[in-house]
Amino acid sequence: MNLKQLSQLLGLSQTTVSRALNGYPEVNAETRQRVLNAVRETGYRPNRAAQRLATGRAGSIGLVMPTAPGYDSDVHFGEFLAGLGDAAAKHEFSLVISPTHPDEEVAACRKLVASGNVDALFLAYMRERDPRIAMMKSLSTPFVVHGRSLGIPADYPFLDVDNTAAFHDATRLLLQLGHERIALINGPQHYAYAIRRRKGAERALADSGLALREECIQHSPMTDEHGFRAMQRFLALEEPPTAVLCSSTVLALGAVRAINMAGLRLGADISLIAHDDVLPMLKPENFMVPLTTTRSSLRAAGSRIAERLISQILKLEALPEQELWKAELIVRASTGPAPAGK
Amino acid sequence: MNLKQLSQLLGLSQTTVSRALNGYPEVNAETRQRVLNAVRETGYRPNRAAQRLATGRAGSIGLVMPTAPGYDSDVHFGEFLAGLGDAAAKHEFSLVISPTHPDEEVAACRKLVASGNVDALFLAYMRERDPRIAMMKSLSTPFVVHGRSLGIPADYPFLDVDNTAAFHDATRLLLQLGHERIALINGPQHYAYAIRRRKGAERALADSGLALREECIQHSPMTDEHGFRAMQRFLALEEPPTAVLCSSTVLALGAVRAINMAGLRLGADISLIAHDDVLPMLKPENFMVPLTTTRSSLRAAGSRIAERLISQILKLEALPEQELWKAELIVRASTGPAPAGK
DNA sequence: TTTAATATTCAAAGCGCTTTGGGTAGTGCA
DNA sequence: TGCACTACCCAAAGCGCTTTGAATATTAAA
Repeated sequence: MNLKQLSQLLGLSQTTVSRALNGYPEVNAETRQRVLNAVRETGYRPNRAAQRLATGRAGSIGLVMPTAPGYDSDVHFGEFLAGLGDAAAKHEFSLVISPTHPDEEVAACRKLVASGNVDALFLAYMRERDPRIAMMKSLSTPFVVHGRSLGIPADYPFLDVDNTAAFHDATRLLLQLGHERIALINGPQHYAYAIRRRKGAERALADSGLALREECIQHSPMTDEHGFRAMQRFLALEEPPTAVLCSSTVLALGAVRAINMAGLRLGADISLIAHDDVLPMLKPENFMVPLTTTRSSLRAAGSRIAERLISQILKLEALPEQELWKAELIVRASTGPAPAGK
Repeated sequence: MNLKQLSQLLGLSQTTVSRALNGYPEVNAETRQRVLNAVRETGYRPNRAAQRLATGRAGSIGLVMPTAPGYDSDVHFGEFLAGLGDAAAKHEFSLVISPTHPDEEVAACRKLVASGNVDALFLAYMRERDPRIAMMKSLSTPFVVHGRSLGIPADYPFLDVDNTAAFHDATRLLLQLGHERIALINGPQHYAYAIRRRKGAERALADSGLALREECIQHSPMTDEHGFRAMQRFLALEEPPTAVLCSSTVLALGAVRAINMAGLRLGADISLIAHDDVLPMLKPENFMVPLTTTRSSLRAAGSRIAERLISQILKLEALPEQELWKAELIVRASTGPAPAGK
């Protein structure tokens, strides 16, 4: 069933039917009702491809999903997606995901835009001097970056969490508790958020005349296993840290395990602060020793970005171009005074 | 830059250029090369909406993502998506995700198909007598179900893990070890896989003249927290179980925590077997006490389903309509003989 | 009763691509 | 030389929708 058939059925022109369906004012109320009824009865659905071709709009927002066989999927991706999805669903947008090898993201973005399949693009997993930004600016498709790049001017639309501040504050708390040997279990080194978190910690330490020792830093994908290994490595050091920062509760999971296994008491012998993306699967308050965290909901961020993108596509109210969210520092039991004599 | 402009630039007809690009044989090799060069120089990309309209093909496979504000996202979804993505990327397909309220999946599927946005549909989160199956069978769009429904004939394309057998085998192992009081921490009650897993366990118990006690069953979303709570509840019973089955390593995570907290030794005082979806984030072999599991990769399943869908769309080789994968039972340290005197 | 608005409706022109149904040369063979 | 092929290329017809520019019917104002 297509427009033509439907309009013939009704004895109306395609124009009128189309207008009736799309809410244009110049249609008699009674006629519109007739059309609507016919739609219900016939189950007619406009063909989106044709709609797109005619309007130039796709009704969907695109994102590139870095993936490849052997490349670990990222838990955080799903959570973020849920946020995008919530907002998209509200406006009847769909998400077009282009699964792509992590090394070919730039090309994949360009392709996705050129395909005409999407009205806007969402960019994530930002790196230092990320080439995707210049590329997107040269096109006219709206986009919002989740996070911020580094080393290039921040003159593009983004939504980021103030990672530097979050880790600065967390580190300062540890310092105030008397910790001096602090370690960091971070995400992969090439991501901007990881760099910023590290900087935040380093700055807080520097403010107290201390430094983040090279051997007390771990950069790796955010899985339980990497958290565990990193913590084990730290604990084996000649001068092991008395406190550790984790870039994710998933990393913290492994770290806590290593701590337990070493017979140390979390919050007493060693303190831990994790960044909490609010993964429903893993809540910091439910750890055996509840975790002190810097919290910022990934899902909320996804949702907000989708809102911004859609409001731009549909030319609704103007939303801020750039947003920097503060993470909340929530103190629970995993942090305590530095053990004496260390 | 569109086909028309490109063909004018080359002094060729749109037909020829189109054919050159799509690999049709009736084009002079030299001409084709000229076209290809021009494409490279101009950066021309065919408009997908137009392609779709003309071919009737969308170049993408669709899925409905159940989501709503306040509705927890599911870790397993992301992992599955990665699998779909791997295969999709290989054939230059994209994924169209329609985020939908969990109660409106049927309507969302119908809409997604009718939109012409997708060439095939992937169905998951199967329930008992799932209405989506009849609906999809009435349409002519290819689809593959991940899992199987229950209570209706299995006469549709699916890929499922033999959940009944997996939990049957796991339970039998526990019985062989002398356990008689066995508990089950399962996924939400309305999902077919959860029902099958329960049945598997019940059957194995019945074979030994035992039963799964009602108070030893927990149905809930698969998060750490639910695993923890369930285990705590079990341990508080008058006659607590000596072994527990978990439907996910995420649930096991919480369960193990409760076990530790109760001062019990996993694999000695209490045994645990979890179903392992091979989430990179959380590996059973890395638990403090490595977990005995029934293993079946979610990602591999996703990938395989995408392959099947695509081969059907593109009319490549015929792949099996129905597949039932066996889960491997992998014994690690979390299972041991039932404690004496219990 | 006219005339000017206003309210409805329509025919037709695209949107950019694929594909059908011819054409036109050039080649080999009788 | 004539004929059947083959190789290559083209014009034009859609795909199903939106939107422009007009036409027609209705109503209000003069």
